[in-house]
This record gives sequence, C-alpha cells and structure tokens, in this order.
Amino acid sequence: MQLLRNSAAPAETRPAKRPAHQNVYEELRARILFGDLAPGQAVTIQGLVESLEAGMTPVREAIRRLISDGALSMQGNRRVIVPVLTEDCVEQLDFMRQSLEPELARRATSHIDGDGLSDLKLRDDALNSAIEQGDIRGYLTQNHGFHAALYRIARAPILSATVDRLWLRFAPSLRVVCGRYGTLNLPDKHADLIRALAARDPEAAALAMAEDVHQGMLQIRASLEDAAAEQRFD
Amino acid sequence: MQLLRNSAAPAETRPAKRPAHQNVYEELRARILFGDLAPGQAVTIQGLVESLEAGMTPVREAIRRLISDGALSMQGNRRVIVPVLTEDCVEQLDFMRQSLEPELARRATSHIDGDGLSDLKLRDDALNSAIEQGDIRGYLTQNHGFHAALYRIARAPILSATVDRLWLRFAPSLRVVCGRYGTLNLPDKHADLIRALAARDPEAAALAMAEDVHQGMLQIRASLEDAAAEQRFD
DNA sequence: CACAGCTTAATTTGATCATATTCTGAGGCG
DNA sequence: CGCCTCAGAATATGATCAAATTAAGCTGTG
Repeated sequence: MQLLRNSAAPAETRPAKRPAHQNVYEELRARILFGDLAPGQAVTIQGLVESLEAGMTPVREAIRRLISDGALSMQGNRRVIVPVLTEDCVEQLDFMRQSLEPELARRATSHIDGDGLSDLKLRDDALNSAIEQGDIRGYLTQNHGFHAALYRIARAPILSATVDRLWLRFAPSLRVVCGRYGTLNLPDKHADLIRALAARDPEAAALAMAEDVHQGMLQIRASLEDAAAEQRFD
Repeated sequence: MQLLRNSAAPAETRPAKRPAHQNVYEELRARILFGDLAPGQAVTIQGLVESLEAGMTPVREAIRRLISDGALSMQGNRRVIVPVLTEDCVEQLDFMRQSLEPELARRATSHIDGDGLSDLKLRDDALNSAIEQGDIRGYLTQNHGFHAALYRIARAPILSATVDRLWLRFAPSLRVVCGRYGTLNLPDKHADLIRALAARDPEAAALAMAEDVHQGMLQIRASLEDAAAEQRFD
C-alpha cells in the first residue's frame, strides 16, 4: 500500500471517502429509528433526493435496502411507505425479540469488561435524563444506543444484525407510543441489566432483558389497541 | 434459459409486468440458495449485467438487497463476495434457527389443512427422489421448497422472512456439504414433521423441526471442520 | 547479467448522474 | 358512467467519473 503521492492532490477533504448510498442509507435509517417518519407515511424518491441533496441512484439503493430490512414496504403499485404494524406483526416481533435478545444479554456477560460496563452506565444515565426531560427523540436515540452497545459487546454479529432489523420495524410505532403517553412512565430495566452484567450472571441478564423487551412491546400493543378503539369513533 | 430474441420481437412475452430489479433479485437469490455460487466467490456487477442480460441499475439494486439480506457481503473496498461462514457464524445461525423454526412448525399446526398437507407430502416425495438420485441441486431446491411451504402455512410473515434470510446465509455452505458427502446420508425428519402436522400436535412438530434443523447445521459444522483440517496440509 | 522492489501505466470494476421510457392515478369529455 | 388523455413519479439505460487491482517498466544491486 503506497500512500500520499500528493503530487498535485492536496490531501484535504477526508470525508469524501464514503459512498453516497451508504450515507443516504444511514441517514434514512436514523430517521426511521428515531421517529422522524411516522407509520403509514409515504416515502418518495424525489422527496429524498431534495431533502438529502443526493442523487437519484443512491437514494434508490438505500430505499431497496430498507425495504429488504422491513423498515419500508412497497405497495402493490410502486409506492413506498413506512409500514403500519398490525397486532399480528407486533406479536411476531415480540416473540422474536424474546427469543433473541435475552441470548444477546447472556452472551454479553461473557465478554463484558470495565470499559463496556462504564460505557453502558453512561448511556443509561443519558437515557434517564432524556426521560426526565421528556425528550422523546433523545429517549429513542439513547434507548437504541444502549441496546446497540450491548449487542456489540455480545460479539454475535449475525444475531445482532437480525435483532437490529427488528428494531427498524417497531421503532416508528415506538415513536407513536411516546407521543401518546410521554416518556415519564417508561419502564427501565436497564439498571437491572447493568447489575447482572457487572455480576457476570448470564441468567439474570437474560431475565432483565426479557422484561425490558416485554415492557416495550406491551406498550406498543396497548397503543395499538387504543388507536383501534379511537378508530371506531370516526 | 431463453435468450437471443427480444431485440426485434413484437410486444413479445407477457412478463413485462414485473420490474427488472425484482427478476434480477429473484434469480440471484435462487442462485445463492441452490448452490450456484460458492462461498468466497466474487460477485461483480458487470458480470451479472452480462449473465442476466439486465441493465446496471437493476443489478445494483438487487445486490444491495442481497447484502442487506446477509446473502452477500461487501469487503472493505467495494468488492462483493458470497460470505464464507466461520464456526462462529454457524453457531449463531444454529441458535437462531433453533429458536425460530420450531415455532413456525408449531404455528403451522394451527393452520394446516388437507391441501397444505398433501402439498407437503408431494414436496417430501420429490425431495426423497432427488436424494436417491444424488441430484444435489434438486435436493437443495426441494428441501428449501418444503420448508418455505411450511412457513407459508404458519402465516407469520415477519418470522418467515427472518428465517428465509438465514437460509440465504448457510445455503452456499450446504451446497459444499453435499458436494463433499453426497446426498445419500442426509437425514430426513420431514416424515415426522408431516405426521405431527397431520395429528395437529404442535410440540411434536416443533421437536421434529428442531431435529431437522439440528442435523442440517451439524453437517455444516462437520464440513467446516474437515475443511479446516485439510487447510493445515498446505 | 539476472533479479528484487518500487513506481507508474493500463485495465477492470464500482459509483454517480442526466436522460429516456414506462407506469400509475386523476380529471376531463363524450 | 366509462373511456381517454395528461401530469407526475418510478424504472431503466448508457455515459462518465473515480477508485483499485493488476500488469508492466525502471533502476539499482549482488
């Protein structure tokens, strides 16, 4: 590998290195994960071309990827929307999260170290202050960040990738839940989880994770039922 | 494969209805699932443009989707290959299949009817004759077809989609297994599975599925170890 | 004189864009 | 009321640009 020939090229701009479709994908993914796009909302290619100031090809590729992730869905015609969860969907997502995430917690206990532990503590603190301030976007960001950090520690890339895709499916609905009931009464099993990790107790970690997941999915279900009830007053 | 027509053909065949990227995706997906692409093999855009006689954009989109599926992986540079499984990967895939597929079998018992049952029986017969004839591609096709049919019966689209993606990850290695040891000593728990479905016994179905999955993943693991052992004789 | 290591040229492949084509949905007209 | 036309959005193509791998060339040394 030879480097910096720099005959005429001023080494200057570093960030030009990454492909545009990757940036578009990550930005769009973040928008979905952190509640900027509501369930049912239409997503058009040209709209994204403008709002992201990107070309059409990268946007198309990012959208395909997200459709494959289940984060977007294509209607029979060629319209693309953020999917609306049915009760069936939530039930399946719940089952899968219950099956996979406790295992990630279990595996994380085998690999956790001081750095990882303090990282998680920091994230949990940030999460709690977001909750106290009623900062919905902050809550969503930090909550996902906490889980993502934990998954990284578990060193199970395929498992983590699978679970991450599930988050993309329910995240928009999670945003709706917070908009409905605020962030105040959000349960938090993260403290239990951190304690279990510190004690290197895999089963306690798995249990705490299972409870955390269960609570989250319960809220989404409840919100869905409330929405259905309101629907009847049309 | 039909070709060399389209240039001067009139309105020609009907299938103009489907978008090209969809066709490319399905064709490429089939190639991966049924062993036409070996683990580690490079996949180039331009190569596919030629071999599929498609444009560049549809091919790019299909590749993005398959990367998101985990069926292809992008190297640090921008080359794309069929991923090579490590033992770690197989272990994670095994865990996930064990967690999810028995549940699909369980759910299928609630929805199975006469038509579904006879469809599965037909598929199992086709599978067995492929095994007897040592027809590797037929085995891979029918084996996947059997499972896919079962998942459809389970009526759990998100769960099925997730499991389907796992298949894309281990299918290339499954092809290697068959090339190594032939199809003769492939275990077959499908008969048990069909019996359990006919009896509407969810736990028996889940057990048969768990055993089927276990056997398959065991073979991949063994093949991987053998390959590693051979590696040392370089 | 042959060879190793490094630089440079050439080719291959991926990324992006501008543009043409096709399709969908809606509104006007018979 | 249904058919037809039209605008807008998505799909697909091929050209162009950039990056990276590979091949070739050069120079200095043993």
